Amino acid sequence: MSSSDSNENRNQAVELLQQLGLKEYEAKCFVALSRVPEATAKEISESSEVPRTRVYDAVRILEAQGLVEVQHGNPQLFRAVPVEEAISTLRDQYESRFDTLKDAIEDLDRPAESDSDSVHEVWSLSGTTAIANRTQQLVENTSDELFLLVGHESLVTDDLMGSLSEATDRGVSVIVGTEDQSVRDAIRERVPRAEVFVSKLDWLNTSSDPDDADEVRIGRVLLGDNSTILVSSIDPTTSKERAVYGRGFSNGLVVIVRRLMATGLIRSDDPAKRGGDE
Amino acid sequence: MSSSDSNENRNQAVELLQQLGLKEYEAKCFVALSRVPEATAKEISESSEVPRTRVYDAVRILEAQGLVEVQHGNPQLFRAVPVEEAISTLRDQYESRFDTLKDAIEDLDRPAESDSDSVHEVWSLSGTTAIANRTQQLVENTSDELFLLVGHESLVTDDLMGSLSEATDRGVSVIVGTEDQSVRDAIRERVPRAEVFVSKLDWLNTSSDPDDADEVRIGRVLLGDNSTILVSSIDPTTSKERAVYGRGFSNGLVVIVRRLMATGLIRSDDPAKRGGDE
DNA sequence: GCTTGTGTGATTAACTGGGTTACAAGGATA
DNA sequence: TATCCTTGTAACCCAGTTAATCACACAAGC
Repeated sequence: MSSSDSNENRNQAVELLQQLGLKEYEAKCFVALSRVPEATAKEISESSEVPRTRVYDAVRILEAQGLVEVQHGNPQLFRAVPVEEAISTLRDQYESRFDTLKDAIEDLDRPAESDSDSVHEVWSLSGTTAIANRTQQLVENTSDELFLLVGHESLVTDDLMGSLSEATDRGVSVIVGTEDQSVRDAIRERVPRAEVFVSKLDWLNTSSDPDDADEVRIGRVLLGDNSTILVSSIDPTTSKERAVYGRGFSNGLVVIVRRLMATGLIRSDDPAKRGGDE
Repeated sequence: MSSSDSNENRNQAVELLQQLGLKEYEAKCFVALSRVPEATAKEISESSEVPRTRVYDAVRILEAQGLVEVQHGNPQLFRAVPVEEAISTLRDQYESRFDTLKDAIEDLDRPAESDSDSVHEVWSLSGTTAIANRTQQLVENTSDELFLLVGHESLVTDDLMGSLSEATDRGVSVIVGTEDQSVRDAIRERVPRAEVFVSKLDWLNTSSDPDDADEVRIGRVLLGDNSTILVSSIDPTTSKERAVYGRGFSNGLVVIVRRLMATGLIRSDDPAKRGGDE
């Protein structure tokens, strides 16, 4: 069929619109309208699988949200607002929500950050964006020495390199290891004062349990000021990223990684796979 | 009670989070967690009105979204991600949705904008943000002459003045009328090359039908290049803004407004209140 | 009159999400 | 060891929402 690849986009658009708060019918109607200059309820129904009698409700809501225009008459004509306008209308809505939400949460009784060294606390969090944000945060809070190991190129975002660069600017000694040649080059260019080296990471993946050994791949390892650690892995089936995170000089996880580094295990290229221990 | 004003914020935060796609339980749990450094399921339940047995589900989802961290153990400890991180995680999600949505819609079969003068077509749309966006759009597309009448100060946003300023920069003669002194001053400063005058707008409200005469108040009137018109009104009960919009030199609505302006009805300050004044 | 197409409203079915209960596992205490 | 309490998982029910269908009023054209 002619619109075969367009079909892909249609479904994607419908789904995204639903995630943005529209109902199924509303989303379908809007997408249908976005494909033609204008249409009647009947036409919308035919090209959108939405029952005709329900097109009116859906479109009315869309109109109230500022996503379609109506020409009253018989029959009524409907028209989708241009993409840029639609997006920017939606974006405005959400931006204002973000702003007031931030204020509202900040005005709550404060967490008062239990700051002490948090001896053996290890926290876990998931989701690449969340982990990326936390990484960012940690880099920004490093004052002295930063060690970073990245297992996959896609995790080295522009923002991250920006923060790394800022870190070196304020005198932090930044050391980055990765397997990927292009990433190393990119970092050398964006963060010239960082020390970059090659790392294979295999030793991490095949260390403890041979069964699910190559099931998960390492995402990132970050050690800041010898006292804050973040290690993330990526589940290859779901490609979901999960991370553990600990802080405090005497934190168990921190101690282990510091030890590993001190013995040169991490930085050396082929670290003799120090066998069944862990 | 001590947290009386904090209560306000709590509810607001919960509502906003729900609007951002979280379920009630999830929102409440997150807010509860945001008020303390960390908490167990039991504690969350007590301070959030969420049944304890359901805290786990909610928190698990929050964790998957990167909004809370978990410390595994017995009992499990939960902790909300810092505000900045949370907001920025959410914002990232939505931004990426907006982007892909835009692409998806743009890749659909195009509207092909029925461009001709569209003789008597009049379209209506609603919602202040949508109308503001459309206004913006129209100002940007004006090449020659722009006439703008605003009935309420809040409608003159910073963005709008920016576009007006750009318009004058590219040689468009901009004429703005409003009743509000401060708005006139603001515009004179931000858009020095615009012509600003006083307008009462009463004549519009009380013109045709004496019954619902003072029911609605005029929002804005915009005439671009003598061929594009937008008129909006604000329902005082719902304070919802609705607009009609027409284009084409010979469009009925356009012709009327042009005529009105030619006879000086709009620009004169005290226009002899044609009809049953009030 | 009849027919066709448009718009409104009511009605039913399916689903989602809130609220509750049951219960297994693991410590702590006696 | 037996018992009690807490924690965590899972299943369930109920209600409100939303998808889907149906009935009908109205207007225009034949």
